[in-house]
Amino acid sequence: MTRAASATVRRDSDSKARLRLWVRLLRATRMVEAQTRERFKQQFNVTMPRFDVMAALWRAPDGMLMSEISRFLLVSNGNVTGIVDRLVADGFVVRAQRNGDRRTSFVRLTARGRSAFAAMSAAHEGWIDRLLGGVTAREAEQLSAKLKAFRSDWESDA
Amino acid sequence: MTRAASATVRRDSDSKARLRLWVRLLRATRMVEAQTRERFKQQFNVTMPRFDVMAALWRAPDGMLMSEISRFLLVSNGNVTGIVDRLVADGFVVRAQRNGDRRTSFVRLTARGRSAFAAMSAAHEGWIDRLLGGVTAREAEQLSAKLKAFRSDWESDA
DNA sequence: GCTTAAATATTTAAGCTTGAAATATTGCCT
DNA sequence: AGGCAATATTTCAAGCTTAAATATTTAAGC
Repeated sequence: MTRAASATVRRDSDSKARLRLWVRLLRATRMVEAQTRERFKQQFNVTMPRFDVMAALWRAPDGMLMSEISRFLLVSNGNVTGIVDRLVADGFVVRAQRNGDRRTSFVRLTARGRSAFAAMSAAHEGWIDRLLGGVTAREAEQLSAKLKAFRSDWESDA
Repeated sequence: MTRAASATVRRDSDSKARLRLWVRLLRATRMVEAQTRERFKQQFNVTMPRFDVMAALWRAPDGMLMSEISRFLLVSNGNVTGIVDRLVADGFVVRAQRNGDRRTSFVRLTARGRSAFAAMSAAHEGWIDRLLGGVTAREAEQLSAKLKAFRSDWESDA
């Protein structure tokens, strides 16, 4: 139980407040996810994981390694393999070799993938704007800043 | 395009701020989920969905209908069927009849399920307390309140 | 050059998730 | 009673997800 001796004093009520926050965070996230998943399916016949991969590739015109995609999206390597397989079948991305290294496979959007993503992305931004409409732009910026700092604490903690 | 005529004026920069907030919210949620999933697996050999169902049942000593569980957790009916099947196999919950209505099936925790959940739940609260340690209790309460109001906006919008 | 270790990607098994279709039961209406 | 809509759950196919195991290739040490 050496862990109980933390740098900061932890009160039980604090713990409860954080737990309540986490529960609300999770519920809010799931509601937005459910809404966007449904719209993606209905309007573009695409899943969120495929959109996420396309969004990552959009930012990297020269392409990304499979491992770069999984690191960026916080999902496992094996996961990305399947999603990219389906995106290839859709004609939205291609795999290519690079650097003469035959382990790696560079993935990038096709022309069709780029134009499809542009349309989806615009629609997506509109959905989020309406779904988070209860939050003012100013609040959104404050919350973003707070969430950005979220990670640092336990990055080192193993 | 009748939807474009909204009650409030929407600026493009606001939309970007909300989108950024959403991306950060999703990333933060996924990081906490990944951390807790791993700990649940390592320390209790349980998955998060199973923990979630047990948490719902913990609040309802008399049991819940399958449909009540799925509504509460925001997941589909068919999903709950499989999770409860596995919890039954684990010996953590039981199904029973009720009201003489043979369509419904009431699910409740077993004694073993209750004691297992008590241990998991305490550990879980500690993990969250540390993972969200960068947020003060006061901030946590403010954010919770903000997120609570989240839903109402688009509940009616279909 | 040979051996070992590291890096990269895929495969596999188990489980989660959805939406739609199928099944079973109840209660209402005539 | 018979028919039929409403309710509750399960089944199913497709896809997502992880962790672990397996290749495959590259780089490093000697």
